[in-house]
Amino acid sequence: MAGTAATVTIKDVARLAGVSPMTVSRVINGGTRVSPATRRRVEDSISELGYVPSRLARGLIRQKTGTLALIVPDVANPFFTLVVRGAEDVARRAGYRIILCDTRADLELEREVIEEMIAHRVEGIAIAPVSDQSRPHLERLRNFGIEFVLVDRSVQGIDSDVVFGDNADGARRLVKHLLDLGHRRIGFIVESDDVSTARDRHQGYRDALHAAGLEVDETLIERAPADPEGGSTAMRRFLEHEHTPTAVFAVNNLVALGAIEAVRAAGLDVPDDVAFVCFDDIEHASRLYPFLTVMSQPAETLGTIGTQLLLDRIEGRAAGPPRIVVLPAQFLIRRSCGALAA
Amino acid sequence: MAGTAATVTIKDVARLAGVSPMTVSRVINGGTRVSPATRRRVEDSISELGYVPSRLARGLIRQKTGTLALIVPDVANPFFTLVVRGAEDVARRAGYRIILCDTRADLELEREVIEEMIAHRVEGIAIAPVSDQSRPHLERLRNFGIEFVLVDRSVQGIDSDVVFGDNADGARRLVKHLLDLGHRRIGFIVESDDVSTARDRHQGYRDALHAAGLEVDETLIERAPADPEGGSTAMRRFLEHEHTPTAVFAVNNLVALGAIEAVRAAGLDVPDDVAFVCFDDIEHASRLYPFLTVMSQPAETLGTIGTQLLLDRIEGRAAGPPRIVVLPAQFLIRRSCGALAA
DNA sequence: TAGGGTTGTGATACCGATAACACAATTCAA
DNA sequence: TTGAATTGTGTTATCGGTATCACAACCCTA
Repeated sequence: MAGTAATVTIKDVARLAGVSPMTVSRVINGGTRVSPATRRRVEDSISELGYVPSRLARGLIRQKTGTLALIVPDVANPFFTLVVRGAEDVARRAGYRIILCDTRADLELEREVIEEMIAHRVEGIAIAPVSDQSRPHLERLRNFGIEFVLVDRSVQGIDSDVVFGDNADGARRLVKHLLDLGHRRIGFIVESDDVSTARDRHQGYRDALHAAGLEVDETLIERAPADPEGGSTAMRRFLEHEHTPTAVFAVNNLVALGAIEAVRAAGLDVPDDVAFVCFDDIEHASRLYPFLTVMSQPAETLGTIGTQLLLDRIEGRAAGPPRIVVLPAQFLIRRSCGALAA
Repeated sequence: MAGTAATVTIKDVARLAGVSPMTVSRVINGGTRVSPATRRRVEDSISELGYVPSRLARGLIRQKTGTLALIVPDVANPFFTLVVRGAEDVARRAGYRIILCDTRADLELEREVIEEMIAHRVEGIAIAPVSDQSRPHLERLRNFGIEFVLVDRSVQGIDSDVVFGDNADGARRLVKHLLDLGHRRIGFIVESDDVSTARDRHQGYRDALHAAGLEVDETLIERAPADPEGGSTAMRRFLEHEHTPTAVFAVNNLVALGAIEAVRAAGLDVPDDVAFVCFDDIEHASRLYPFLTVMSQPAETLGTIGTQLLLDRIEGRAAGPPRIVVLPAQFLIRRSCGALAA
């Protein structure tokens, strides 16, 4: 445990123990035949020098780095935060480390971090892709022979393991709920259709209206970035509408937050003037103030299952066709939709 | 861009371009003299093969991996989530990748992940340590010559770069605020004193009471894990007290959430029956429902500054004595303390 | 007791890149 | 025009480990 300047290598251990580096390697990796006496001498030398084998060197010959990448559009989004936690946990238990990358929902940044992860020779990548336009990035991974699994979002034209929530069905249920409460002008704030979750929720929205025998009014669909500012901006446009919607389905919780702020800023009330439903719960906020009616997705489970699918591929437990896992969401009715008394 | 099974190496590129691997290396790394014609031929070969140099191999000879570690007690804690985002951003801009580790506030797990990071030969570690008992882990890093910076929490006996919030002062202000509102029985829910933030806030609590000429009533200090369950449990104990506190200072927001739940579960009201203040805002929750009176720390800035301090050391821009950065907190008065009308 | 098998260990090559040196070809100054 | 400096490129060794083969010492069986 002496404080050494230069890093201790396998040779230093070998020298101290009076054996060859190969023997030290055998002790480290266990299994192979080493005499008990030698083994103890080597182990003593290892702890005396505080030796830790380099994963770089080992990774180089074994062609395995023990590292995965997790790529998400926004680590601070409470939904992805849970995905991260789930992924980190499963990876660690399986003896892998996770390199975390935040693309800020930026395609170019996504391209860059994927190149970085290739350079790092990660063994696999769990990714919540920016959009369908992420396709070339994923094809690059495929060319490189790096396993990946899509988490939360699929990508058109990419056939791979994927785990996501049942977005279309969830959206249908949310909108049906609003319809059942008597709403007929239901606004929808959503990002671009080239994000699969947005596309599927959009489809669910239309399906629910059609099932109720209603036409879809395209002026009630606002496109905006999936963050509070986007929600706020979109809601303000709704409020300028001649027929303001009486209820709004926000594509996710952050959009809903921004939109609700805009409603309140206009001196109106939620849910009395405008009712709200959205996807994804906000873990801590709901604890303090269970207000938002949400379709709660099992975010942490998306992370754990995604990582498991990935590890199955990497470790050869799963060959063959892609596996698609769809997780049901949980419908939490609270005050924002107006179904409950205040 | 052909889809190759085995990974493309520098030799493949060299062969295709009709040069030696060394020349390819020179092209990749720029700077050194290579004839324009050769350079183009090599560049063409690189893109034709889709070659990406291995950071493993490069890291091995250069003794630099381009990787940092970020170790936090809980990634899903909204405070640390922001720290993560700040750190990730600074690291990426500086050309480094971040390996994220979650210790779940478990010392043994912390020891393990630190060993892992040593094995990975990360160039530096930004860590929010579990407690003062993390000291041996940090000494191990020091022996190994791996730079580290403490984020959010200091560790007794460890002299290193560190960035944290002004906990004692923040606590004083919070408690003084409650005192000014007329409260005299102010409960304090806090984790163990061997976490520096807890210790400092504890000190601030005592200071504020003394400054007001009050004795500290030890029965008003409850020790509990710093999470909602801990807060809830501690609050229930307070409620069984013969003299229930009229106000509570919770060591952080998660503790406050749990405690408030317990108050409400007992059929009491916040702030009318029990007023609340705590450290750390909850970004999204406060947007929807600005209820908690908090001492808001600049969490993302802790992440960015911490990472900058670390990079300064790694890249030799800072030698000499440890730098200690203390960031002021922002006092946000909202409803939970009872100072504002409902 | 000779031949084949086992056991414990070392020697050598190599993973994929680069540092350091070598050297032929070219350019330049005197 | 000739020796010195420069330029462009290759060779070799090396980073820190491990796969592979080699081999001496010992064991056993017939």
